[in-house]
Amino acid sequence: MELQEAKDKFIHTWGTLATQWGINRTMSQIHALLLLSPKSLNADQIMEDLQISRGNVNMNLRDLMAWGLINKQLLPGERKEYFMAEKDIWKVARQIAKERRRREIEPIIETMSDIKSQLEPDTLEKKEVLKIIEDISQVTNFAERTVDAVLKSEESWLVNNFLKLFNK
Amino acid sequence: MELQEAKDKFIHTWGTLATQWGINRTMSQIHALLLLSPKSLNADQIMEDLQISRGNVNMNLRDLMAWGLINKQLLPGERKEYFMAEKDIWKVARQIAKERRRREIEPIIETMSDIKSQLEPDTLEKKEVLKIIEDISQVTNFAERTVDAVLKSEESWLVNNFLKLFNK
DNA sequence: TTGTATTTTCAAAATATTCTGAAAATATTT
DNA sequence: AAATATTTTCAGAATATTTTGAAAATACAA
Repeated sequence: MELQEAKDKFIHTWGTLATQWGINRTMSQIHALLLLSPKSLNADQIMEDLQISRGNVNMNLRDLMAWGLINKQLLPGERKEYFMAEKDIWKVARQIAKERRRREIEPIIETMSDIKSQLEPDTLEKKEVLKIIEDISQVTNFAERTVDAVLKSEESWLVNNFLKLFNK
Repeated sequence: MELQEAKDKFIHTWGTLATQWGINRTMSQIHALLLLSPKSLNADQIMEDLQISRGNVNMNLRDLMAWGLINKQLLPGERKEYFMAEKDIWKVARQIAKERRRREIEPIIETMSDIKSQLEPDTLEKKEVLKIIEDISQVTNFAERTVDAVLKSEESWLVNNFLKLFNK
C-alpha cells in the first residue's frame, strides 16, 4: 500500500465510521485529513483535497474548533487562515469524551431530575414511573462519574505515562 | 404534572436525545414507552400510542431486540406477540455499552491494524502517518479495556450492589 | 385443506440532514 | 478612501434516512 492510498483509506474509513455514530462525515474527514497532514492547511487546500465546497469546509472547521479538535493558525505573511489538528491523540480522546459527556449524559440528568421534581408520587402508577426515572438518574450519574474518573486519572501526568507505557 | 404528561414528556425527550447521538428517534420512543409500561404491549398498541405505522413498529421492535433491550413474550391464548422492556436499568446500560463498544470501538481497532499491517514504514512521511495510526490504536485499545473493566466490575454482584447503594 | 390473523418486507413518499455556491460581511492592503 | 482578498452566511439543491402502507409471507385455526 502506498502513502496516498493509506491516507485515503484512513480518511474515508474515518468518515464512514463517524456517520455510524452520529457525527457528520465531512467533519470527520477534515479532521482525519488534518491529523495526517504534517503542515497546517487552509480552506482552499481542504476543498481541493476532499473535493467539497467552501461553505462546507468553513462550517465544519468551525464545528471542529468547537469540539476543541483543531486550532486556527495565523501564519506570518499569509492572509489565509491555516488549520492544524491536535496531534496528541490522548488529548483528542479526552476532548471527545468531554464533548460527548456534555451532549449525551448531561441532558439526561437534567430531564430526569426535571420530571422527578414535577411528579408527585401519589398513585401506584406514578410511583412506578418515578422508579424508572430514579433508576435512570442513578445509572446516568454513575456513567458521568465513571467518565470523570477516567478523565481525571488520564489527565494526571503520572498515570497518563504509565498507561502509555502499558499500552505499548 | 399528571401521569400521562410525565410519560409523554419522558418518551418525547428520550426520542429527541437519541437523535442527537445517532440513534433512531422512533426506536428510542418505543423503548421509552415499553420501559414505562407495566404490562407488555403488542404492535397495535404501540402503533396506537405513538401514532406510527405498523412497518415502522415492526422494524424498530426488531432492532430493539437486536440491542437486547426488549423481549418478545408469547401470552397463552393470545395470537399477537407482546413486547416488554428489560426494566433493570443497570442491565440496560450494560447492553447499550456493549453494543456501542461493538459498533464504535471495534471497527476502529480493525481498520487501524489493517492499515498498519499494509503500510511499510520506508519513508519519513509513511512513518509519520503510522505514528498517528499507532496512537489511535493505543487510545482505542485503552477505551476498549476501560469499558470492559467497568462492565466487568458492574457485572459482579458485590460491586454492583455496592455501587447501587453508593448511588442512592 | 382453506380461511383468517398476524408479522414481515420493501418500493415509494415523507422527512431530515448535509452540501453547494453565490452574495454579504469582514479584513487587509494600497 | 477604494480595491482586493478572505471568510461567513444561508436559501435552495442534493443526498441520506426514516416512515408508510399495502402486498407477500408466515402462523394458526377450523
